[in-house]
Amino acid sequence: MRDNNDMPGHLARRFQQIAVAIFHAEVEAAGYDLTPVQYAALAALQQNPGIDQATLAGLIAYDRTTITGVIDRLVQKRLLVRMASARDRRANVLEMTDYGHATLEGVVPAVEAAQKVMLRGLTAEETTQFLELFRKAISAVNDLSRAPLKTAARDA
Amino acid sequence: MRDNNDMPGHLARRFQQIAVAIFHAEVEAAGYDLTPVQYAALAALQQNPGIDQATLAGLIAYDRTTITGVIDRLVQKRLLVRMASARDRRANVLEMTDYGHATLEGVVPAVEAAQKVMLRGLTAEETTQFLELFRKAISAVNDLSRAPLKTAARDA
DNA sequence: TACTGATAGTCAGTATACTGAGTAAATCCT
DNA sequence: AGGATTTACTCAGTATACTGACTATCAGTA
Repeated sequence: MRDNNDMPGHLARRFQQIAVAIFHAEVEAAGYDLTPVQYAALAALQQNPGIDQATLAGLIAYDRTTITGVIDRLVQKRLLVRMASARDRRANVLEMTDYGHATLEGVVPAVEAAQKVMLRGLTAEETTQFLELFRKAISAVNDLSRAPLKTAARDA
Repeated sequence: MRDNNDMPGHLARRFQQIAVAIFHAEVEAAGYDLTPVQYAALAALQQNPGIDQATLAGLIAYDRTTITGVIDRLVQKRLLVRMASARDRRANVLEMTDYGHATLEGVVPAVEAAQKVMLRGLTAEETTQFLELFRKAISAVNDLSRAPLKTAARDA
């Protein structure tokens, strides 16, 4: 029987688990209360203002049922607001608040620090290799999950 | 601002998410109902019979509160049983049932297939490299989560 | 032996992620 | 135009993972 340490699935789970812990520690130390998932949503929204929930979900590969809860909590923290779309009455357009922009800007150093910590075991060269292999492995299986990554469709 | 695809935390989350989906698909196709987490627990238990919950948790780096629920479900599926420890009245010794052994044996091919699928984007050489970098990165930060990996302490 | 601290397990609460189902609205297509 | 299909979102239910708190028990020590 193969050892757990030869199982990419197990290693991925373990690395992700530690990465989340590191993220929490750094962000909390910086005085913020934001999860990795909430941060990614906020960052994607800042780079793509005015998108709806489904588009945001596609940009960061979240399931549509997951994004609902994430947005609920971001709205509750007053980091963004849901607005009815003028073009599509099914859709919720998301807009960051000033507080949301300020929070995102303020938390960036902690997020950068967290990314450094989680790769502290690797040299710069290894880090480059690791991220490259990650991207390559992921792109080959992207369509196998319920929440595939999608590029932002330019507005029609 | 850095792109999500340069963030190891984000890539880890994404890869793990897809890995779980692949695992589910392969295992279900083989006629079994077992999550990745449940499989890892069962496999670790088979290689280390008669251990208690805390030891099992350490072997696969699960939190002690997480392992409780996982074991609950494995017990409910009659794959293993909880027994009072003779040496330590706080501890629950875990024993796999015959059905548990049979299930584990039967599901192995599907698990192996899943590991192959999740790395289908990488060559054999890249796969070796990827796993090596994973292990190296993880071992440098193992102690930063609430559930660090522990080697099985030989019984006193 | 009593005191202290550590350990095993559980529980309540919160946050991802998923399945599957359902509603409402938009789009496609003839 | 009108019916079929697709899409956007939500909800209920389940399974990881965590924090923090609690009980019971064990182990070390004065």
